[in-house]
Amino acid sequence: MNRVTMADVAREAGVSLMTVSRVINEKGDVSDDTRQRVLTVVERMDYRPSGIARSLATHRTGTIGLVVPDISNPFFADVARGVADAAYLENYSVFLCSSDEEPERELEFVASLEEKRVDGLIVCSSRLPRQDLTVALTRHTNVVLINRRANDLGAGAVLADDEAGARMIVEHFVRRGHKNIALLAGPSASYSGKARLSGYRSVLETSGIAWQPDLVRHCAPTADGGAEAAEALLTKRPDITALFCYNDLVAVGALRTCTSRSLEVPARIAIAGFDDIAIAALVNPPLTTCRVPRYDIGVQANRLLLNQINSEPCNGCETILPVEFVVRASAP
Amino acid sequence: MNRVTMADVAREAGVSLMTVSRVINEKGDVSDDTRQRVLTVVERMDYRPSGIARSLATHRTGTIGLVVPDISNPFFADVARGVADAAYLENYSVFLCSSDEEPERELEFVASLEEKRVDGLIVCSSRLPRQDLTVALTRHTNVVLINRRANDLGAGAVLADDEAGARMIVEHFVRRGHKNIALLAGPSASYSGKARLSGYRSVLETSGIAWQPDLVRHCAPTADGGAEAAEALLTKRPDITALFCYNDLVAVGALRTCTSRSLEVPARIAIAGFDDIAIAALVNPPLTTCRVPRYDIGVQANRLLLNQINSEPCNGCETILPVEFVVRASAP
DNA sequence: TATAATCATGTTAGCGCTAACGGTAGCGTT
DNA sequence: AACGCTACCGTTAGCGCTAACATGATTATA
Repeated sequence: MNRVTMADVAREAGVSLMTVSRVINEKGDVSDDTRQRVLTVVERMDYRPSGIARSLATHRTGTIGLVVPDISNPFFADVARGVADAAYLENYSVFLCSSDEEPERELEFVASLEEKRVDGLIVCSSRLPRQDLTVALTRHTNVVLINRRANDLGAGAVLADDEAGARMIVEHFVRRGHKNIALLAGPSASYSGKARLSGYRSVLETSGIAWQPDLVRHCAPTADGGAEAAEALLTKRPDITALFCYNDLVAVGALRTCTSRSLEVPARIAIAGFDDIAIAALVNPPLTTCRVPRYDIGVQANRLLLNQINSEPCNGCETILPVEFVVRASAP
Repeated sequence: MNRVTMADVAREAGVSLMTVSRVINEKGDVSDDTRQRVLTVVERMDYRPSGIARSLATHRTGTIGLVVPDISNPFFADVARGVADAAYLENYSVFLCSSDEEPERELEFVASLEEKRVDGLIVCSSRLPRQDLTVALTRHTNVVLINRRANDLGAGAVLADDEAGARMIVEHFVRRGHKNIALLAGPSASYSGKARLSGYRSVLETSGIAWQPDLVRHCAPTADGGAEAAEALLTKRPDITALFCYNDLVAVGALRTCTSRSLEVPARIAIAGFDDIAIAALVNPPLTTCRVPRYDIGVQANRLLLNQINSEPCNGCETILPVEFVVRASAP
């Protein structure tokens, strides 16, 4: 595999290395005449510059890292598409890191991305404890977090307005006369989980409904996690009439549990999810939920990151994207 | 951002560059004593080797490219997870390229990945015409195609047994007494589409059912594509009693059309999908379909690719993965 | 007409690492 | 004592490119 190098092109075109470099990068003055000559040779020899060598010389790689818990989860797949599309438009390449929800693997990815010398890093719904995150991230100059606050560490952040979304849903339940409103709260380490819990509590409070700890249960953010948790919840508190789920997958699981227990939805128990992934509209009954602009989250995260890379300000700046309440048959 | 380099470590540890290199790469003889000394300095100075510089010297990057039509499509998301997980285990990083079904973008990705000097390339369900594909791929030494035959170009290939799957589904229809069996065939350029069409035709033939061209319609591989095509199909041929859809998304679209036309599924018309993505079991009625081992496809593709990279043989070799027929309520 | 300001190119010195080879000391072998 | 072998470590020469400066030729400016 004897690749054509810039030196080959230079020799063939009878010019110096720098002239070829200038033509390739469209940077600096080159006469139309020479440019044409060089380009012809480039074409004829099928020359492709080595990004590796360029990166070594320029200290830029034109790559970013994207760390997600699970790329096969439709939520993160959509975010990834947003990031990938936006990166493509700016001629950046994206390293995909799917951590399988394992914090340890997340750490390894962050380290590996450092060796790859990515220009920046987008970390989605990090499962890492704050301490580890900080250590990991101080090694990268440009970082954007998704679904997690930046606070002290000078990273950017893109968030959905989880608390507002949770409030809309629980308010809807209250308006319909529900009193025993339960919450399947997702992973306890999840930032969104906390925000949604907080929205849930705040509505109960302002509505004068007492806070009952055994109406809240954490669970894995999957259909199976939701099914199990709903089972446990409903066994302990059969008087529940409304169930707010951490996300649509959890809600799908809860739905399954209700079906197997012959609890009619929504007649006997109303169910709401979160995110409005494609599945939400397709299950039976279709899910009342809160639409999170996943693709936009990805796009915005990329935008924030590229701003950082081009050293436009933004230290610890946040972008909070609005969510949209969607009523369907599972909680009319 | 003045990074610590290997030279810094060497100076600090009082050894030569090569000794540090040997320690870092665990390659060559170094006394336990020196190794410890170097490692201590590495630790203290927080040294991270530059993959870029290493790549320039070794002509290997430890990266592969993954080109998919749309990462937010659950099929490709699962494949991507398989690739990513397998790559992780072998310490490879993955460039994610989501081409948005645009052949032109696919070409740009292939070119860009060449500049990035990836060690290999996995191209999933390429939308490129054969000619372009060949040109694009001859520039890469190591290539694996997913859902597309390799034939002449010396690339590896991983395929699901689409034709067998299609046969199982159509045979099921025939067994249930259906005569007017329609096919929503997906994109006409799709390899899987052709294979499924071929399975469909072969069963009709052996069952003595006449081939009727107006029972077959191509469509976009999405729910919307399926809904539209089903609408057109059913308008023209209201006598259809069974509908075999290119994939589950298309089937979901067809289901929607049937609902809006008050055609009961499966009583009035039976519907089957393909792939068995998560949605398939969750829609109403749940879809009869054919399970494609998406994650495994990704894993196998990665395995084939790494074999190529390590120059173990395999020129034009294929891996065909079996599929599994799944009966659910949409076509009992 | 001398001077500066452009333009168009070339030269030099790396970027941070490793392959390939070279050297040295210490040991055993005959 | 001479030789070879092995373990250990260093030196050299790049990998393919660009930043920064240098050069010469041309043109504008006073």
